[in-house]
Amino acid sequence: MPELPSLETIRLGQPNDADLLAFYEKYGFKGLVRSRGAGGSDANTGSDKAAKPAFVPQDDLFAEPEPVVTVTGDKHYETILTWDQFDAWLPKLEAAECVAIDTETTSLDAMRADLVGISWSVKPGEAAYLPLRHDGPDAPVLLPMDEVLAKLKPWLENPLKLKVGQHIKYDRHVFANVGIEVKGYAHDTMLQSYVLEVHKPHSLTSLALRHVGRTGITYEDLCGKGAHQISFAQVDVEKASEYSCEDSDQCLDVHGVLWPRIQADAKLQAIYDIEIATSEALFRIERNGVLIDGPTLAAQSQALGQRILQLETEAYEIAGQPFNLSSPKQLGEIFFDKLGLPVIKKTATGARSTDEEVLEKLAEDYPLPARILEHRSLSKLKGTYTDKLALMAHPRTGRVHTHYAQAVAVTGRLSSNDPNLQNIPVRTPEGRKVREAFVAPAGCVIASADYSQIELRIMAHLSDDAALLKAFHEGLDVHKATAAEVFGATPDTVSSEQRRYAKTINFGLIYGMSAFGLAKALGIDNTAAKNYITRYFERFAGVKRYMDETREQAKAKGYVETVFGRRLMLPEINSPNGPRRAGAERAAINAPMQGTAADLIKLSMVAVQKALDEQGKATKVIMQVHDELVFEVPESEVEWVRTEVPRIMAGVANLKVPLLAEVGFGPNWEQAH
DNA sequence: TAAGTCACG
DNA sequence: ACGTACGTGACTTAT
Repeated sequence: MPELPSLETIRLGQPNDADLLAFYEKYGFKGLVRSRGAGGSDANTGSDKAAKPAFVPQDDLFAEPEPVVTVTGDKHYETILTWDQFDAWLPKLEAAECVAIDTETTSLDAMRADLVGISWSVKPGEAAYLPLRHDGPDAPVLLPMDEVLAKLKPWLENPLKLKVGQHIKYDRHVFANVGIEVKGYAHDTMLQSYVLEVHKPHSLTSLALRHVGRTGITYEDLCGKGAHQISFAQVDVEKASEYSCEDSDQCLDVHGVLWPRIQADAKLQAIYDIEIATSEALFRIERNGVLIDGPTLAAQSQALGQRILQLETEAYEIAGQPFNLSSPKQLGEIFFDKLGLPVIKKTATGARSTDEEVLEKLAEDYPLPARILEHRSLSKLKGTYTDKLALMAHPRTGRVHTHYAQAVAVTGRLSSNDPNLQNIPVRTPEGRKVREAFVAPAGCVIASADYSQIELRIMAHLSDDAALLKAFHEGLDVHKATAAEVFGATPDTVSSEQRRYAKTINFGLIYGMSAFGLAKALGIDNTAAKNYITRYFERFAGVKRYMDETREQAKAKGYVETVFGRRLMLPEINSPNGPRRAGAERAAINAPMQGTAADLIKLSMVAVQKALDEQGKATKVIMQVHDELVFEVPESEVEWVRTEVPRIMAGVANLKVPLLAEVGFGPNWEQAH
């Protein structure tokens, strides 16, 4: 059977080994991540980007005693090639308290991955590999895949037979691809690490080194690199066996260290329980996928393309020469050297910036920047969305299946990739049209349910601020209420501009604002911004107190936590480096709010899916966008979703303020909003 | 592979 | 004095 081209092959052309390794490391894809040298695997792969200095680990500040156990005893790894061997393992699997499982496949894209082999480990140092589809040059005769999977299936689907894996959502997909719905997945070492040490790497390689002092065969060792790289199915069975057994073995070993640490902390265990349940809910969402209307996007691409060409022509005319409008470097030369426009600001590396803010400013006095602005925004729409989304549809389902990364965002949020469905345009009318292509099949509609002002409600809860609590209890427009306090007006006399200011202030509070940041966002001077902040904190003294206490707690403990006890370590909170310390302080302010919101919607996803299952509904959850859940709803279930989903979402926690979720329906995502 | 830019909550 | 809103992912250009 010919191998399907992977999504990444289509997107990236021929991915080289470096691409793959970077991808695996970044997204924690299981089984294939390998360190690039002894001791080097725990370094932040993103180097120390200035954008997120708050989370660069500093081991000297956060040195914790790590239980490092080196396995010195014999390893017993077995390759299963006969029925006698296989039959001998089944009772051992049945009897084991918890079995580590690992799958080997042909692709890192879970929905498209073909199963090549399975390994398991029932106790550290002991593992077996069941090769299923090796077709390399000297591959031995393997047990027949269909028959052997049929015999394994009852155990895999038995919810009482507990399993542990590294990134189990991936393995769930792989097994689902061969018609097996795994039950009894109780543990995931990647999620254990995410809960215990969110700021550190979570690949199995990193965990094995960090927690049990073990290293193993690298993916490069096995498959080579670059153009010579081979598929896992081509790998020599004995080598593949050792590699895979090592993974299962290490996974069980790491589980033995991390799980007791989670059990020892009731709050972390509660967070871990949420993560395990969320992993399964995400598997369902990913598997459901979303239906994309290709012709609609193609028409949009066509229209965008024409306008982009027109803008290019106009730009060349004004500049007096053709140039690449997409090149910030060439644009800088045209702007600042040839046309003599003023330099507004520099980039992080000292180059003359041509970002949106600069172009907006320059557009007041010159004709070219407006063309560039429009060109940028339309190119973004075309290049990232209208040209790409339909290409991402799965060949068999015809739908787009994103991947939700559950162990990437340090605040506890999810992220979405390949494609990212969490940044589909919404803020401009032209951009919103992309959402018209997110459609429901015949007989269904799209529903969108989102939390209202979730982070401000959490701020009210955390700060216990009387005025903010009152505003939410009375169901007021919180931005208007904020404006009334800050501007000394009554809510009905608040102007739209005052409300806009208050809204920006509220956003600023959630982000740990400085006067400088607020001034920039509002386009006012620093002193004025400072005055607004002072006025705000006079009126909302509880918020002021909360902000101060959060900073103090962060400095004293080295971490902050969400309402539910999810922790974020802040290694730089006491750094002598002022800007880095300030960055950590802003993260300390933001993380409890963003993180609690993440906890709440995870609870919602799990609760909504449970209700759908228990009540036998056909409604599918198809996307999560931080404070929003999107559904594909049969017309007969619209009323159920209208009443039950917001009720469930509002009921997942009892905070000091009511939670509010609102739902809308439409033939597509745009109209459901 | 990095930098710049911009899409989202 | 210092750089400044928090958290992400994808695309393009240029090295």
